[in-house]
Parts: sequence; C-alpha cells; structure tokens
Amino acid sequence: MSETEQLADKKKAIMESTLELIKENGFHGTPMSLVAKEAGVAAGTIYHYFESKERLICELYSYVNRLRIEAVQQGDNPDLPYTERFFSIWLRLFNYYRDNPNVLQFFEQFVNSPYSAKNPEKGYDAFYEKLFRFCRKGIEEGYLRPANPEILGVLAHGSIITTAKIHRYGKIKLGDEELRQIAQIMWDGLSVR
Amino acid sequence: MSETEQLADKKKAIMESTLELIKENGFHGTPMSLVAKEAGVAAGTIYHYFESKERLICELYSYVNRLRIEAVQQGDNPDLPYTERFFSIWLRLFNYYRDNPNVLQFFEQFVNSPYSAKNPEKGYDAFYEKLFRFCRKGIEEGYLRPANPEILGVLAHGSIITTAKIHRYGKIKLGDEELRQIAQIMWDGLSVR
DNA sequence: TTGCGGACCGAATGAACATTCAATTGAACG
DNA sequence: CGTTCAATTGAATGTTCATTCGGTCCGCAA
Repeated sequence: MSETEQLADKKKAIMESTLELIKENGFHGTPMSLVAKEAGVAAGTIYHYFESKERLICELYSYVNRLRIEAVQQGDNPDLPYTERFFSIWLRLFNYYRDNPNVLQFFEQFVNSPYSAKNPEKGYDAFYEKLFRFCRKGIEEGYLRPANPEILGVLAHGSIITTAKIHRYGKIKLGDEELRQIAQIMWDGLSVR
Repeated sequence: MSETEQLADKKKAIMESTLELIKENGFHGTPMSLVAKEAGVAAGTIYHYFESKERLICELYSYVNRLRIEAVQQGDNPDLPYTERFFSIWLRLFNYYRDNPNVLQFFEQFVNSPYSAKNPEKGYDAFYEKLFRFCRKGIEEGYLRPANPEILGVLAHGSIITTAKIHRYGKIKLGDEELRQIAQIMWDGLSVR
C-alpha cells in the first residue's frame, strides 16, 4: 500500500464515517469529534483534508453522487429495447437506495438543508443530466409522452426515492411483485398510450 | 381579545416563527434565542409553553400536519365523480405546498431527521389515514389498480411533493398546462386501463 | 387591601462543539 | 545521519446555544 493510497484511505474513512453517523444522528448530532473517533483519526486530521464541516459535507455530496451514477451505469446496456432499459434502470436505482440507506438518508437531508443552497455546483449535476438525456431519448423515439423531459425524469426518480422510503419505513411489504407493480405504474403513466 | 386568546397567540407566534426560521436556516441555524426574537417574546417564555426544543419541533409537526389536512378537506366534495376528485385533491395539495413553502421544507426536514424517529405518534398519522382511505375507495369502485392502497397513496403523494420541489427549485417552468400533465401522468399510472 | 398564582422576562449558567495550533512522527532525499 | 516537510495528533480556545431561575407584572379572589 503506497503512501498516497494510505492518505486516500484516511480521507475516504472520514467521509464514510460521516455518512454513517449522519444517517443515525442527522447533521446535528454528529460532532466532528465523533467523526474523528469513528474514522480512527484525530480531530485535527479532518481539517487537514477538509477546510470545514460544511466543506466536508459538500464534498461528501459530490462523492456520494459519483457513487450513485456508477450504480446506475453499472450494467446499463444502451442497446436494449427502451422499455426494458427503463425497468432495468428503475430497479437498479431502487436497489442502490435500498442497499445503501445511509446514502438515501444523506441525500434527503442534504437537499433540504442550507448546505445544498450554498453548494457551488454548476447547474444540474451529472446524475440529473444523464437522467434527463435518457428521458429525452425516450420522447424522441416515441416511447415517452411528449413533455418536458426534465419533468418526466424528476417524476420517475421521485417514485424511486418514494419507494425506497417505503421500504426503509418498513410498514409496507415490498416484494418483487410490488416493485414490478410500482415500476409498471410509473411506466404506464410516463409512456405514450 | 380575551386573556386565553392572547396566550394562544403567543404559542402560535412561537410556532410560526420556528416554521419560518427553519425554512431559512434549517434545524441547526435556528437558535431558540432567534425564535424568541422573531416571535416577540423572551427566551424563557418559550419554555413556558414547550418543554424543550425537541418538543417544540414535534408539536410543530402535529400542528402543521393538522393544517395540511384542513387544506385538503377544504373544498373536497365526496359526491364528485372519483376521477374529478382525484385531480381536485392532487391540485389542492400541490397548491398548498406551493403557497406554504415553509411547510414543505419543514416536513421534508422533519421526516428525515432523528426527531421523526423519536416522535411518539401512533401508527400512521391522520393525514395518511385519509389518503389511504381515499385510495381504498378508488380500488373498490374499480377506478384504481387492484394494489396495496397504501402504496398507491404514498406514490401519489410523492408525486405531489416532487412537483412542489420542482416548483421551489425554480429551474423548470410549471404552468397550468404542466401541472395538469403531471397529475394526468399519475392518474394514468394509478388507474385501471 | 392583601395575597396568590400564572404569564412573562432576560441575564446567567454550563455544556457541547467547531476549529486552532504547538508539538510529534516518520518518510524521502542529500 | 541531518534536514525538510507533509501528515498527524489531541489538548486548548472561544463561541454558540439550550436551558434555568430569580424576579416582575397583573388579574382575581378573599
């Protein structure tokens, strides 16, 4: 293990710990001292990698967003029929949120926090760009309703988030049957008749 | 103005100020001292009405939730055809979130916070009960897909929240046309073909 | 008039926390 | 070895805040 890899490891450990702790305690309730302890570093070390708590959280957002994009692209085949691709992507994203509840929780907290407003990201981030492109393609090829592709994209993604939250809440059973049903509902709504 | 009404006024003022400040600054970033100043009372007065900040926020949740229910029921006519009722309720709820962005923001922050987990509400709250009942009725009468009404309800509500967030974000134009379109998408997905 | 009690005030308290920094380590290189 | 410098440490600092509490005010009943 090289020097630089070890450094990367520490930075990564800090971010992973933050992610984990925020899931459990929220933005408040996760002091830097706790992050440090969980990551196995000293409090001061965090400030070697991140200017401030705010920067840490914003960088964490970019980091996790990259992971999310990978999760979607992983196994996506642009040559598949559009309909199949829709269901496949829908399910893959859902699975990602289900299997990474701390990511889901972090995103939801972040976008509704003041950090988000301050985040100096330009325009839409890469995730939504890809999502919108996929919807635009669907419209052009006559699969999806002729509508603003950004609206269709956000709606579809919203249904995934909602479903993941249903799962997390745990009161409603979500088997393969139900998941397929939900994806079908969205497809039936978004596609041309 | 009677004595007791004045008292109620102060309590209400505290809750309204909290709602407003949380929209702007989040749960963190809204010290009790600021709440007090905005509400025009002394810091200590808050503790006359609320045991702690946590209780204040949880009571605020119940309070706002009641307002939300009223907003939906206001103008709902159970004798209307089901389809019309669906669109009417969808739009009314959307309008409520659009016109009360602080409520939207508060809900979103609350449900993703540790406060929510600690909140000693029994089962589902009244809002979701009513929502589910409406969906169950739709299924029984053959308008909605035969599926878990709770799933349908949460999905429909999710689409409203998503749409309200689109509006708040402000990057995508949402005219009457688009709103009707979105509600139609959800109706087409949720209803039997 | 007096006394009671609840509403209200706001300065004071103490704890929690983000951030700093002087000191230590250890790897790389001459 | 000696020097350098980045990485790392963790105790100390200063601030911010939730909460407390001794006291004031005022309506009301005795």
